[in-house]
Amino acid sequence: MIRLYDTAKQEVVPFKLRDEGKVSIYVCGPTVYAPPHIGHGRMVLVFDTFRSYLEWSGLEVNFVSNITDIDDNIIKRADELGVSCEEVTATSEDIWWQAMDLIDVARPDHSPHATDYVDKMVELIQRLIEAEAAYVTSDGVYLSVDKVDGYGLLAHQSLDQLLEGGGDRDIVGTEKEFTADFALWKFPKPGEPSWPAPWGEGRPGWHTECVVMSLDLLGEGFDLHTGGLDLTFPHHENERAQAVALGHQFATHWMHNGFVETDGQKMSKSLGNVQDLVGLATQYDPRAYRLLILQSHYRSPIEISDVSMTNAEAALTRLDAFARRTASSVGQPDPVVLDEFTTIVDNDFDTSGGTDLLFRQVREGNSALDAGEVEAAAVHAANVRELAKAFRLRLVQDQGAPAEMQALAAQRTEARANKDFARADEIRDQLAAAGWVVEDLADGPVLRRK
RNA sequence: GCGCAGAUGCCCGAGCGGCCUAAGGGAGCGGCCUGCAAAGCCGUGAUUCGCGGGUUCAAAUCCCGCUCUGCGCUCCA
Repeated sequence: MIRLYDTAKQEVVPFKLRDEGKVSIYVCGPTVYAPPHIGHGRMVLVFDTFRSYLEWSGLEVNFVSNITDIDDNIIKRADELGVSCEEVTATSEDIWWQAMDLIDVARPDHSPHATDYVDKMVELIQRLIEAEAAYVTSDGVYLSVDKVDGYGLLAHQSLDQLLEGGGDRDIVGTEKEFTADFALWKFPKPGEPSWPAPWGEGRPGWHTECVVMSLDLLGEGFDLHTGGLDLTFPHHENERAQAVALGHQFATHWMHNGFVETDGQKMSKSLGNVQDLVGLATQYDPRAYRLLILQSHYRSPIEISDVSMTNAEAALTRLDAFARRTASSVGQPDPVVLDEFTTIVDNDFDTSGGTDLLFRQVREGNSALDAGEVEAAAVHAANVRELAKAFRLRLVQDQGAPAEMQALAAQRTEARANKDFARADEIRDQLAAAGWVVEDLADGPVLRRK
């Protein structure tokens, strides 16, 4: 029985599913106007590993994550670059998927584009107007939040508290009936993209996109709505507000991942410490970020630095070394260990506890091998493979050393057999200079990258 | 100002009333293995969990206050 922390309830509760054996998940995807940063990276990795775990547990997962391809930021970016919005979104989306491939994030079952859903958004807004939950002003259409039952469910603040606010926001939409009302539809300035609508051409507001796409693809009362912690309010609150205003049931559970920090500081554009995801995944083993995320809890803040990434890479080396050492072993995982794993991870997706168990299996497997207990080692090896698979963490056995390096390694083995250690060490230095380390395993040498 | 998180060894990071003299990973140190290494194994490392009070037979874990950090308060993963 999986239990998850629910942002709305503020406690860990059983993960109740609408349909037995099936999970419907909506993850708020990127607005495609800039390359993904490491914060996006954490978000997608958290939910990719979660999805993988659910599937591994035998559940059928319907995983939807949108692409927001119409938004103020896109318009602004297109203006800055002097190109069309389409050009900005096409290029950015391309980079997005490349980055996903690089960090080995599985494609969603559906990745709807906001621009493909404008008709349905117009319909929703029309119904909101008819229900008198929304109204038209000279610059757009707004939702009356005070007509929504339980507004503030996710913010955990009353409307009054929200309004007092301390931020440096501008209060736009001076014709708003109530300060907290938010835009469903924005009338365009000259040159801005727009779609026809009964109350005037324009473009949808961000919050309307996600509510329409999630309900359309997953249906009422879908299981889980997720995203980064900062989307809790206003984005998710406002999505829910629209659904509830029309009497729809929205997501049953809310799950949000914690933030990424560098040097104990928020990553932000103004501080100039925004780190590019592709850059990070290129500079380090792309799997290192996944492992680092698995070793911490998804709701905790994590520190991304050269130290933490290098640390994760070293841990990965250990896992790979074990995979290499047990490459030829054949065995079945121990059901007791798998049970233990499930019990741990089912508890609010405790991946840290799960990786803990994984590493303990590695150590026990290595010990068994050292003691010559081949069968016991094979079980541990199978456990390790299974646990890594649950988190979609790929272990690398063969790093594909080029033929000439392999030949050198073979020569070294020969030299050692002849007790020509000077020659053997010379070859080892040669390999090292070329970036390869030799590991002398039971059935011969294996090369790995330094 | 209001709300929500967090502060744990040299570093990262679990634990959330008794099994904690606090997991796991990394780094260090000592040993075993090895021709020497690499890989691996064993040992070592916080008597202590931001600070100050309190509750309890028992607190890193609960309560109150304080300090610091992050997030939100209508752009944000």
